Amino acid sequence: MARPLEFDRTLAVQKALMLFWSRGYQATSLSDLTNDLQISRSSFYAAFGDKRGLFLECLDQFAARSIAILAEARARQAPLEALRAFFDHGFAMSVEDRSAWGCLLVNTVLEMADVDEDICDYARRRLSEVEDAFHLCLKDTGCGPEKAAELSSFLMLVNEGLRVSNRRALPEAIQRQQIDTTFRLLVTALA
Amino acid sequence: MARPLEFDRTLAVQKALMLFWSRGYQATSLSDLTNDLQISRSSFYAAFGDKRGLFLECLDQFAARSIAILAEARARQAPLEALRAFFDHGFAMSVEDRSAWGCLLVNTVLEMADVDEDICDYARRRLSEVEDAFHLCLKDTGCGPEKAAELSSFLMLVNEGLRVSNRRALPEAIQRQQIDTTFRLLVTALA
DNA sequence: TGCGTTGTGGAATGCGTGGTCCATAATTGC
DNA sequence: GCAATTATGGACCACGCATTCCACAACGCA
Repeated sequence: MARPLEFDRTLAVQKALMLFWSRGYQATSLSDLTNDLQISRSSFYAAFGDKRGLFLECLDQFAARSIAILAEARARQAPLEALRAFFDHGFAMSVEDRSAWGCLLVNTVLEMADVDEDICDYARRRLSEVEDAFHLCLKDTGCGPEKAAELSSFLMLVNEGLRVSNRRALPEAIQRQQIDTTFRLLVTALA
Repeated sequence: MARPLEFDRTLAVQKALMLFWSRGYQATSLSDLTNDLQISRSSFYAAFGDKRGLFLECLDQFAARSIAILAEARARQAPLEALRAFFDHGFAMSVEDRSAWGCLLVNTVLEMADVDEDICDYARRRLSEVEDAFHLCLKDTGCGPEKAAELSSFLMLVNEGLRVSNRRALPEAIQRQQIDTTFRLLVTALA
């Protein structure tokens, strides 16, 4: 009925996600976005509302993808192996494309706390959803409910730490070892 | 010989540290700083060079303080207890003044990676110094050198995770439990 | 072909930023 | 009190930012 969009919206969101993931919210300017997405300013505002809106959309996307990765692993493997696969995945990906961006949700919580409470809370909530996925997975191992709660909290702690290590650009061997250590200890805690 | 400074430099650095710690580098504007330090713009530039220079000075200060906290605990206690005291300290402080700011070095690494490589590397190096302090402490427990290396890396991982949990404003009980879990597992790893 | 509708490019806007500059104030040594 | 020196307040600057706006381009439908 009228002129059609000249770009793929979901692809554009993915590109924006990469930018925000790499540089964070504040350091990603509108020019960065419009250049990278190959979109004019007006199209940008027509499609996404504003920078903040697009960012929240990216947070959603990132959280959903994280949970999906764990779910897919769980469909194929035992709970502990699935969790391990989740950690390995984040690490392997960062090696593949030589990017050490950690976790967008963790990055955002640290960057936006005391800067923009709304954005920060949004990221916090998404992070809790991921933690819930850990919790469900651990309950499947058959350990007691309060043990599952304790260890999922611990696992999220480690996840956060790993994402920081990743952004610290620590040698691959060290990061790998940290995952090994964690799961070795986790197994003893479950026994 | 001339007009004297009207403010306490080291006190000003401390105030600036608090601001940067709370809001991060980018979100702390020069106006924020001059307001909070009660200093005019010219005095600011005369005393600190520029915003970036003051920030690096704050990173130094923060790292030095962290290492000092561990050293003081070590002077009074056995290595494992000292490490535990270090973790408890960071947590207790955040409860006292109701601020959940995590660790300035961790915050900075996440905020400035892919934004300002120099600042980021500076923070990374300071973080490594803290990790070295962990390492020395663990060697004192009498475990083998490669085990000390593995566990200090793991301990830094947990430290990073805790600082993120802190910024996530997780309930105190959860944070406390995370520390408990960590040290319970650490003891089994050392045995 | 022409009309209605919707997307697009680019100029324009107002604001906050980090940083500079200079006239003036405060101090010490003479 | 006077000269030399250093700190201070505040105006000032250029720039980059997110956002808005409008004339125009591209399409569907008749």
